[in-house]
Amino acid sequence: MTSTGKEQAEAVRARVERAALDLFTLRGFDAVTADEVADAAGISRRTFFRYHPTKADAVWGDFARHVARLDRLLRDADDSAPVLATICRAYVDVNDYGPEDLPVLRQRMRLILTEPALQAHSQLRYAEIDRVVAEHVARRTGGSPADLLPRLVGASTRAAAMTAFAVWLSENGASLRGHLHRAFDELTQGFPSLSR
Amino acid sequence: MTSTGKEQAEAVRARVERAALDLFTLRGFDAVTADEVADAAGISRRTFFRYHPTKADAVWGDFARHVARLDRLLRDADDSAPVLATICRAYVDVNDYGPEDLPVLRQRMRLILTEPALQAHSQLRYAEIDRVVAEHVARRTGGSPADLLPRLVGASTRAAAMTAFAVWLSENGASLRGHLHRAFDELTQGFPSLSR
DNA sequence: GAGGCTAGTGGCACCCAGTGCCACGAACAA
DNA sequence: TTGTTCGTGGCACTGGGTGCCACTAGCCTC
Repeated sequence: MTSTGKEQAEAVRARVERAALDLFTLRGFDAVTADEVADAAGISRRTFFRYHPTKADAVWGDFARHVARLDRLLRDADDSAPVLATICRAYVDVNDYGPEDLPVLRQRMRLILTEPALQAHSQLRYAEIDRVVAEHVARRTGGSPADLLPRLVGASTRAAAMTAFAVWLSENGASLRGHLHRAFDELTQGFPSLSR
Repeated sequence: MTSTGKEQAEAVRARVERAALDLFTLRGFDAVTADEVADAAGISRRTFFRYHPTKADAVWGDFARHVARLDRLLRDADDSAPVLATICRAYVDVNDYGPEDLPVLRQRMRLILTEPALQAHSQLRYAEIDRVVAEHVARRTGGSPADLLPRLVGASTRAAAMTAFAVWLSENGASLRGHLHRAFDELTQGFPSLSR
């Protein structure tokens, strides 16, 4: 046998995501219809929407697994380190891509950060991240994830991470880790560069 | 004459927004069609989309003016105060509603923060705020709005403000200003409550 | 090997958001 | 009175997303 059903499905999923990324990059997210992505991936429009509940989701890939990894990293982290250092480290680890994956990552993030429809959709993803981080903070501080502090840390660290991504995208030089650390350092130290 | 065209248009706009807020609150954003909002406001579906480019926009009201006010406040602010204090004050001033406006504000923010479609749409609005704040930071620090620091300050202060809103919504007690100040204090001082 | 069960797929029809086009009517100007 | 302009509504169309059903490939059981 050359392929089981599961392997088949994974191959199809990969084809869909590549087709989506390439077509959206080439012609813009809104100008490409779901039909065209499906055709390019060799499946029907109906099946396309079975793989991805939304056109936008085709860009994000297996994002749920990234969130799960972030969650795992935070749960397994050493509690002796400062909370923000733990979160920073988790963000860096989750986004530790090999050089061969960087082009796809750039392509994906460029779309997410520049296409309005994807920018909007991203908020729903960010909310999942924020929740995971807020829960970690609540565990560490003994409060509720619904309190101000956990929520604030979740939202602002995510803002820092996304800012690092955006700057990494626009500059063709420094590493993503470097930007992440710079952003988290500013946040952790109360923005010393603002020269208060 | 009882009303000029402009006054007429403002009255229609107000009716549309009230109808939208009430229907969305009552039955959920997705379950209400644009036709129904239009009918409730006494206009046609086609005209509804002339007043608001998107169903989601009907919830936001005159948001552009809020952004413009924030921009004005930041431009007119005293440069001797710390940057973050200036931004905090601007946020507080922009959101300084009278007691009679609080119910509508709650209704609006509850929708925006809980309905997924509106949550997604909100990112596009946040981007405008982030830009204005980042430009202010760039002016104060002499850098470019595209640099890491201005972007980071824009994104994280907005995160702080929205977190304050969310907590204010879920708790029926403290004032919005109070939550805003608590959030900005944490952010400004490097999250002292995390007891590093 | 025949018959049944299951899961993935595609086609079809439908709902709804959003848009371009045009026709109509009211207000206003000449 | 005759244009002209502008706001409105109707109509048709595109495209995202969904429910339903039929088909088929595998696979299990006898």
